[in-house]
Amino acid sequence: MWVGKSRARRVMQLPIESIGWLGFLLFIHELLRIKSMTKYTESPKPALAMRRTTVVVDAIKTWIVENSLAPNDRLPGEKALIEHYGVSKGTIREAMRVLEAQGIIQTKTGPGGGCFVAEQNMNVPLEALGHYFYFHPLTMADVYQLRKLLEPELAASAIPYLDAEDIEQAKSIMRDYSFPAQNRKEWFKQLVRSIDFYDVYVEKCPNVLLSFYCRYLHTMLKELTTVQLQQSDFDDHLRRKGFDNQLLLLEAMRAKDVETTRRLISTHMTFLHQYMEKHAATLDNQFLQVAK
Amino acid sequence: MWVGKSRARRVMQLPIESIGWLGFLLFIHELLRIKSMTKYTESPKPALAMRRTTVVVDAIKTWIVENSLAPNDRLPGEKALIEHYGVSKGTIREAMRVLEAQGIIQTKTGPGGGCFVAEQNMNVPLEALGHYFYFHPLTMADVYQLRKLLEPELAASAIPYLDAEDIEQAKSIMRDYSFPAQNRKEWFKQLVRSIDFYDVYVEKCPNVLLSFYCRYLHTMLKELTTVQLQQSDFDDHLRRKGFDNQLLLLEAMRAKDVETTRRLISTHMTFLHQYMEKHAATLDNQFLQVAK
DNA sequence: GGACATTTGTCCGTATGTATT
DNA sequence: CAATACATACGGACAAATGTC
Repeated sequence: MWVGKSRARRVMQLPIESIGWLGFLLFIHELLRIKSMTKYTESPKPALAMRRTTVVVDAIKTWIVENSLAPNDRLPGEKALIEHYGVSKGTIREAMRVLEAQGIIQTKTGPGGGCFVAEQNMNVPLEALGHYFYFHPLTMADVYQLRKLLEPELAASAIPYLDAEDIEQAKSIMRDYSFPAQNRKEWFKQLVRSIDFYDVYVEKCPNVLLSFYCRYLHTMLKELTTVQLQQSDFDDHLRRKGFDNQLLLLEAMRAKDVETTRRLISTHMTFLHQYMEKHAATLDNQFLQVAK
Repeated sequence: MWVGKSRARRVMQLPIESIGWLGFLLFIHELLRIKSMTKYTESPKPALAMRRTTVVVDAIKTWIVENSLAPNDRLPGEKALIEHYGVSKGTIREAMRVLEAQGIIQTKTGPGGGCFVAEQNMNVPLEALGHYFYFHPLTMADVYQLRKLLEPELAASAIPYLDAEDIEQAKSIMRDYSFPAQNRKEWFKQLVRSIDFYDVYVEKCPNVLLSFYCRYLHTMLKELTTVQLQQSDFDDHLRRKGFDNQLLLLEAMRAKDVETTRRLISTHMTFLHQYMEKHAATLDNQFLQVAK
């Protein structure tokens, strides 16, 4: 389908390299099609204007699907895209920024550079949710209503896939809050750090969607939590209780004891929720910025 | 903070309109800051290059937060942004496309047009998830593992907020599959339509995150489901069972009977899951295109 | 409905930055 | 270090959309 005389090296599958007659006709046809789609979509409603940029974005996405490109596969360069779609450089560049913002492609400069299907990670979709929920602020109660439901299921699902290394990694994280904090700053840092514990087995859960849903909860809690410590001395109750619970949890998970795992997490989530409510913990109204 | 002599009409809150000395100095400072940030971020690691577009995007997002702009508030026009950030038109336009792809702004042409904080709806974040999960394909089992957990909670949470109108709307949807289908196409259309039923009370659930999570499940099922109907005659079992269950459900919800509601949904989700597995229903690997 | 003004959308030519060879 | 092949950035001309008079 791609007909520009691209000289892309590795992965570009150009079915037709020298295109000849028919190719040229198809090229013209495609070109006219895009030019015309510029004006109106085939939507039943009042026919919304469609930008060239949008048309190109959709076309490239379709192309990725049809050729089932995988991460790190290379797309044609700007030059080739310009020729193929018959649009200007600016339009192509805008389209690239959109695809990049959607987490579909990445660009690299220099020779051998260009556009590649993006290495997929959760950062982009996590931030996307962050953008939406900035305008629909969530409460701790909302987050914990979901944690109570999802965390036990997550842990239970992950159990069969946990190995000794995971347990070790979790323990290594726990070391960062294995001692009482000396000041508020450290106290808060420990609180945030203790959430990383749950991310260890997020990676191991076979249900990617469940993983993602939980991960978003964790990300919000880590990035947006604010605690008003009214009493001048922060207490050590939360840390100890969390630490002890996680120890028991690790034991249960290592023993592949699904029921105990579920129960431990479930009760701890309830405890955490109550603690957060009691200490008036809230979620900041900020755009979510996922730490790399 | 915004210093360009914008003539935006309504909502633009320009703290300083005629800026004077200090304003000018701050302006120069901001300008130089951006130009320099172009090269490297302050990241501890090998110092990744940061595009101007990215810098502008972040700056505008920060600005939106600091001035707590709300949907439909107007942003400065291209001209003003170009002057303020000291970058070219192309850069600004790329930034706009990114912000638009993130669902934060919308643009309109013509007089009174410009950039506005976007009217928030779930389409953008839903599609964002779609982009990610295109590369991490989900199974029916994944989706139903979550439906079993979330749908009962969703319905239970929504009960206090349901009114007669909602019940009526749900019933109106049910009319579309109140009769046996005549052919496969209609059978499938009814199946898809029956999911809209659950979207009625998605709107009413006070936990926006729970709503969103469920909504994504529904969207995937509606847009991506493929059913292999091996037997030449499709059966009416699924439709009847679903229809009857939804009738009972409406009754329980109207009666504010939380326990019955939970039980009805829970068992029906289990049934649906088994039915889908039995009929080898799968999720297409396509980019999710949310119907407007 | 027609002329006009305003604002985004598209295009192009050129120059610069960056990484590979 | 030079040449090369890419993306990135700039600025200004023109087109298209849309509200107002």
